[in-house]
Amino acid sequence: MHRKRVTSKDVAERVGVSRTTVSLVLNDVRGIQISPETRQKVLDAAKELGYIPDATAQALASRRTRAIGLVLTRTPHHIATDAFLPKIISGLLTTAKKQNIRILIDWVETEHQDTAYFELARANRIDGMILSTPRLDDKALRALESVDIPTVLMGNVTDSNLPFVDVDNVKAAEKATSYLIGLGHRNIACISNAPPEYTAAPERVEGYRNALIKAEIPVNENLIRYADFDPESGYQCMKSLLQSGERFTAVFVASDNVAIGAKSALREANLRVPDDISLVGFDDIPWAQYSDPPLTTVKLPAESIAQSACMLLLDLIQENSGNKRQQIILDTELIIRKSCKPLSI
Amino acid sequence: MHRKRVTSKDVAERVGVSRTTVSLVLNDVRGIQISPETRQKVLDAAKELGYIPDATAQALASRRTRAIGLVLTRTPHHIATDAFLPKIISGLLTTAKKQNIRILIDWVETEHQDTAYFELARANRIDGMILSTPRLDDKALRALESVDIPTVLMGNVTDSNLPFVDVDNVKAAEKATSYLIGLGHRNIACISNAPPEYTAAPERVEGYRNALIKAEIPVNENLIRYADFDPESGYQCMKSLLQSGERFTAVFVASDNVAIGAKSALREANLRVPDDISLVGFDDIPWAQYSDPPLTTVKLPAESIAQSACMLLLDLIQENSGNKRQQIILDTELIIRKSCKPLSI
DNA sequence: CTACACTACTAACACGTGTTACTAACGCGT
DNA sequence: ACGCGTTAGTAACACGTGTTAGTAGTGTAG
Repeated sequence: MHRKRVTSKDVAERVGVSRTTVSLVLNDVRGIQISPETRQKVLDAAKELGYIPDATAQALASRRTRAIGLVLTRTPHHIATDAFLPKIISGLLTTAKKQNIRILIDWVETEHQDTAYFELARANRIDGMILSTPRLDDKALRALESVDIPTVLMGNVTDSNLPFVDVDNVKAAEKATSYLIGLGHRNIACISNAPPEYTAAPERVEGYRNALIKAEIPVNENLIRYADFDPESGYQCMKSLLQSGERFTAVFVASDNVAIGAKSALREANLRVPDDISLVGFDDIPWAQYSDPPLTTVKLPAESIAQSACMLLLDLIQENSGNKRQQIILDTELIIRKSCKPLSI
Repeated sequence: MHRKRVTSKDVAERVGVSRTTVSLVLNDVRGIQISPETRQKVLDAAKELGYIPDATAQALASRRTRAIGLVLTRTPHHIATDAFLPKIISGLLTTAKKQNIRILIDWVETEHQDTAYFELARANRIDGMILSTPRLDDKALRALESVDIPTVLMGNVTDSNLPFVDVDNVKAAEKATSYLIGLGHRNIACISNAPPEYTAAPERVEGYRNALIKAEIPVNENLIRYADFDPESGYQCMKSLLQSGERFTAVFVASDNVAIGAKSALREANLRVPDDISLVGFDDIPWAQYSDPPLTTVKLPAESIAQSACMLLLDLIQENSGNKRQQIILDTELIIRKSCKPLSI
């Protein structure tokens, strides 16, 4: 019992004009002459009939889908446990909706990177894409740059000219570590957010190093661990630190999500935060302020990141703005809560 | 420097057959006769030229977009703080990808419900949609049922015949509350996950009531609160309970996300979990097991929910399976961790 | 009266695919 | 030689829109 679809032809017949006129009016094409009366009649008829243009036909004719892709380059498990994702999606949705753009979400497995990235775009499913925390091998990276698909990275990639939105990870990590140093800590461990292949991870470790060096504290490589996004990996890293026999009174964990697991390992070892160990996180996920104790952390402006990435991408799509190298670095902020304590000797 | 798009016409010319043949081969249309040699030649040429069919053209011609919508009916803020969303998305992505289906994500504001739901589908952007934790007023509900857009609800709605996937909220809540009773608690408070308009909320409260009644414990209405999805609301509810002057030794919180906030209110009041207050949650978000203490909670099978919803929707789309009333109820499981303690008199 | 600009439209093609109705060629039994 | 079924494929239309080139009709200056 399908109700017949209302097409622009129906609207045209109702008013007694051509389909072209209907299209011109509804798309508000500039520099074209349509009498005000006709224009109004078309608008009325369209509303009356409940005309909704067919998006696929529009896309086919105009070469614009009005959809962008959010492409996640992680395993399903990492997506499921990504505490940051809801914020990104929320920011993206609100920004895109204002421009009447839809969001298609997809994920690619690391093995199929080289081809998978393009299928969406080459099939004209989307006008452009946002890659979230990308990890790109050289092949995929070069392929991505050579094909002209508007692409914006969330988080940057070394040796890439692609436009991106990111924060200054080095500086942010340095700030967090310096805060711990300022409290008197000298034996400070570091658990990074992800494996070193993900650009942000080594950057944050570098910031940690810089802070130590500036304070003339020797860097102890045995106090550095690389986690793998989720709490479980944080738990493992902290356990490994505890078992190493190295001494430390504070830890900079470059991801709140990882810090959650790290803290649970501390608890298992009967170490209290902040009394025995001070903890600084990174990201400021919604649950950071409610953890026990509330987690001192570096706030990543998730909404701004998503919004900027979206706007940047839309610019790219609309203007095809040549070789104007576009990269946006956003500010971070150290949010001081209660997971750190001055070192008492 | 646009590389010219490779169309099926190019493939056809390369092989020296008609475009129809190419289409028949690539879509593997059954009951049609194509010689094995030609078939192979077409496949080879398509691969060689890197032919990727244009999704918009396919959609226009076939009336199938091969995309489904995940529609969130909440405010951006609630999306940003939804700890359950990543799991849903992850489950949906993996299930849909197997069928080569894409996922379009959108959200509707409550005010524009009646029309907004259909824009996506009426514009042929998607073949069907999944509504997540819907709250529907009568108007939107009836409109939704009358228009033939394949729709599956995640979480059910009273007085609706729409297919849905859900858990038995009443039974699950009863199980959780009974567990507390079994530990000797008699003064048990309840903080529900959401305002009563969202069906799951009153259902979970009902389960809580049932458990008390079965144990012949009088229900104290002053011990019941309705939160609003996020930790902040849980914090406020718990504060309200504490200030009410009512006595309680345990709380059933019908959402882990809300429980996070509730626990932080307890901490502020210098009450320890589980020594002073026992706590049971609901959902088993990834962070529940890492909280301090690890949270006893009712596990919602997120992946299964997403998967079932996806499969159900795809069935609906493909077969248009008449008025076969389809609803799936999945099992929950009480995960006992360390946030509860027997009541010591 | 003619040339020309301007207004208010429309006819016709393009986008790239799916699909139905049709055909040419061929083998085979009589 | 003829009829007929089968094989292997094609021509042509449909999907619903955007867009360019063009065209009647009207006013207006020379």
